[in-house]
Amino acid sequence: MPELPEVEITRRKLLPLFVGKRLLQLEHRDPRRYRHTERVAGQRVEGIRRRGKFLLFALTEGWEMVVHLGMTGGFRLERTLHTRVAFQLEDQEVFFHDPRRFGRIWVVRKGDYQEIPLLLQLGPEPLSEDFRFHEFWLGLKGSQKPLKTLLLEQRLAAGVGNIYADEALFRARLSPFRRGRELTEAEAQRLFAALKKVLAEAILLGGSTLSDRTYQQPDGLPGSFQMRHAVYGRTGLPCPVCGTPIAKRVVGGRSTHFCPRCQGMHGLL
DNA sequence: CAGGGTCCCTGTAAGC
DNA sequence: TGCTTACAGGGACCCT
Repeated sequence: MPELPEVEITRRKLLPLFVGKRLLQLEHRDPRRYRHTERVAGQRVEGIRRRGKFLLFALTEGWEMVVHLGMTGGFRLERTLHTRVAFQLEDQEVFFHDPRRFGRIWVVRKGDYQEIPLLLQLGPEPLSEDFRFHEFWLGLKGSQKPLKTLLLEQRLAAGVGNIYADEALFRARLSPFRRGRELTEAEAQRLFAALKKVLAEAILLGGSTLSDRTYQQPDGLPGSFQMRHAVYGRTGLPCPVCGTPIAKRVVGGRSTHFCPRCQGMHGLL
């Protein structure tokens, strides 16, 4: 699933393809999912930023194109069976591939995100200076929700999804069922540090490509962070630290992988 | 506000 | 072998 690391790798790979180029048009057949795309016609791409899992393309004349990859979205240099949008640039075409169609595109006036409420409510970027322990700690203290749920909400930190939430909790030795309010300051510090570490490492390794190869970089290369997964997708396999079989439970409607020994028995009793 | 459930989608894997 | 069902999940939305 594209989460912060995968979206960041995507952004870096897209820079040379898009920046400085004129977007002639976006060709697609789904105005419900890809909104107001006619507005890009003739605009030049000035840059690409990332906020959480969103890609923000700055266009000339005050327009901005916002792309969310959803669960299976990604850019490709070749047309595929699941090409949903063709980006026609002045010198080549780039394709948006999205088998499950959870991806979305909006073209808005720069900074006007009223159509994209999640983008407006996004928490700080976990790899930036805006990510401060004090606020993170206050956010945890103010909630009775399970840690897994809190991490997926995009409020404590932007861009964390199912894989990196599970991996960060494992590294912090915290049960996904623990409630924010219950954490000690030392535990919160562990989670804060683990999030930064796991996301930064994943970027260095090009993100996670699962066995379904859902995530690929635009040039078709896979990431390799999946080799470092300690818990995600490893149900029943031994914990790399203690050998206990990794458990899986549903938390907040998402499958959640954890080591019952290293992360405590919460939720298993 | 919190927590739970459903829906959107479709490829893949598991079960019969 | 071939068909059916379950499952995966980011996020919106609805209900209690």
